[in-house]
Amino acid sequence: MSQITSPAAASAPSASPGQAREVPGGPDRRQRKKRRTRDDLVQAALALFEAKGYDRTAVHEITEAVDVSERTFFRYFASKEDLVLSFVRDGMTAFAEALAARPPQEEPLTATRGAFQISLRHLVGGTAGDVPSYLSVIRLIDSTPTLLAAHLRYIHEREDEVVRVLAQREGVDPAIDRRPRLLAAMIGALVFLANRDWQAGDNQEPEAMAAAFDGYADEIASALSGHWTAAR
Amino acid sequence: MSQITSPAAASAPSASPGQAREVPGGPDRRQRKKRRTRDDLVQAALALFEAKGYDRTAVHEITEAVDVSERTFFRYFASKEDLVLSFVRDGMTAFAEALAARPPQEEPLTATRGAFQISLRHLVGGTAGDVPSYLSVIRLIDSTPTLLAAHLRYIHEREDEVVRVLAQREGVDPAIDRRPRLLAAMIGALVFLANRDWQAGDNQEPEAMAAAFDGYADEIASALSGHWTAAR
DNA sequence: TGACAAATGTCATCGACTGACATTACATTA
DNA sequence: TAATGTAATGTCAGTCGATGACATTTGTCA
Repeated sequence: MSQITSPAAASAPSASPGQAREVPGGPDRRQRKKRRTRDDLVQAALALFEAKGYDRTAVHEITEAVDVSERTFFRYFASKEDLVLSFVRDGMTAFAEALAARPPQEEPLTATRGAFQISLRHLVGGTAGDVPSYLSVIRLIDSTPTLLAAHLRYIHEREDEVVRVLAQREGVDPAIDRRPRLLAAMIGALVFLANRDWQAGDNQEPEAMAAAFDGYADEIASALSGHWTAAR
Repeated sequence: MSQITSPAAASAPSASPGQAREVPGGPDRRQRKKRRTRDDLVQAALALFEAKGYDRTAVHEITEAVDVSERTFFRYFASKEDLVLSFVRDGMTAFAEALAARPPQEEPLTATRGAFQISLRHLVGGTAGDVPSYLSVIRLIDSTPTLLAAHLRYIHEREDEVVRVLAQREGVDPAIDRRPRLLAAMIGALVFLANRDWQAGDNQEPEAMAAAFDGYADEIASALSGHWTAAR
């Protein structure tokens, strides 16, 4: 196996040349099988987590449901947490890329907001992601301290990427200018808050999360200066 | 034992009435012993973490150094992480209290900055805390992914407290007004950044962290609006 | 001193993970 | 088609963190 942790490892089965007798795929059954067991593991895991809770579900229960050895699980995922976090990774990557691709004349915060909207669309058309399952994963993470910690750490790990992109966009040196780090940290907080609101609210559409994010972004200024007795 | 996880559990030994023959303490030798083993565990643990790294140090190594059973360790600390986080707890509590005690006419951000300064002083005169050991703990946390995750989660756990205090100070309802949550999240980010800068820098004085915090707080506005090509 | 309770020790067990090595399944090439 | 190399999986043993149950020690106080 090339590398643990890759969410979209398998490529689409390519049509084989010559006398193509078997439609479902070429001679690389390996890829298909790998893909298959990985998907099965994720499926089984989510179902069990949903039913019994994350930490009341043992890895061997997952692997028994799929009928592979426990060892195999850890060949696909670095840890139990890792399986869950794999859902989040795509979104983060999409955000970082979208941010880098944002027109340079946009101000940092503007670019950030735009990038976030884009990355949300990725959520819909994404590789493995239907929205409701992503939502349920977010809920799972948010309600499981272990996963919450892992998620926060992951966000933090990725922050440096954002710092670099922001600094580069604005042509400043992140080693001496604090603003990139500051904004990146705040973005992390915003994303987190938006996720929470979305997950706790009624509207399951991704647009609802976009709205939550924008709502927070709008209120930053008002939250940071003066007293709050005014608006709602 | 009353409860796991209490950082400053033991009370100062009270002078016993009657013929006080033994100066070092009254008849509550239990308290003293408890206090003693707890301190020993912390000491041994930090020394070993320092020497070998956090996750290359097994709990039984710590307990062997202190000569207690491994089980005892988990009667004092909920987990290995918990021992390390106990250092952070005091500071968080001090901050929350300082924030609540801040004069009501202060604006949220102003009060926050003031409370942070106060909580830093607690660090110096605090129950068990000399500055250099606190510093080394922060460094340890920052360089150990496991601990980093735990720390982030802990900060996040405590955020609700801050939200309540902020909301109450300003007389708004945190359930409908996003600003308390938003500011609390940003404070968390600021504290984290300040800790990092302090820990990475040369100046070991707590004032250096205060300066870092203020530096970030000052730049918030500038980081959130316009392009950055201007100041350093 | 005796009795009660707190602190500790001991033992068994679970669950996450890892390394080493054997086995199976696929792919490729002669 | 058979031989062969390699990727994927299985098996096994072991470490480490953590927890429950129960026995034992050790202060405390009447």
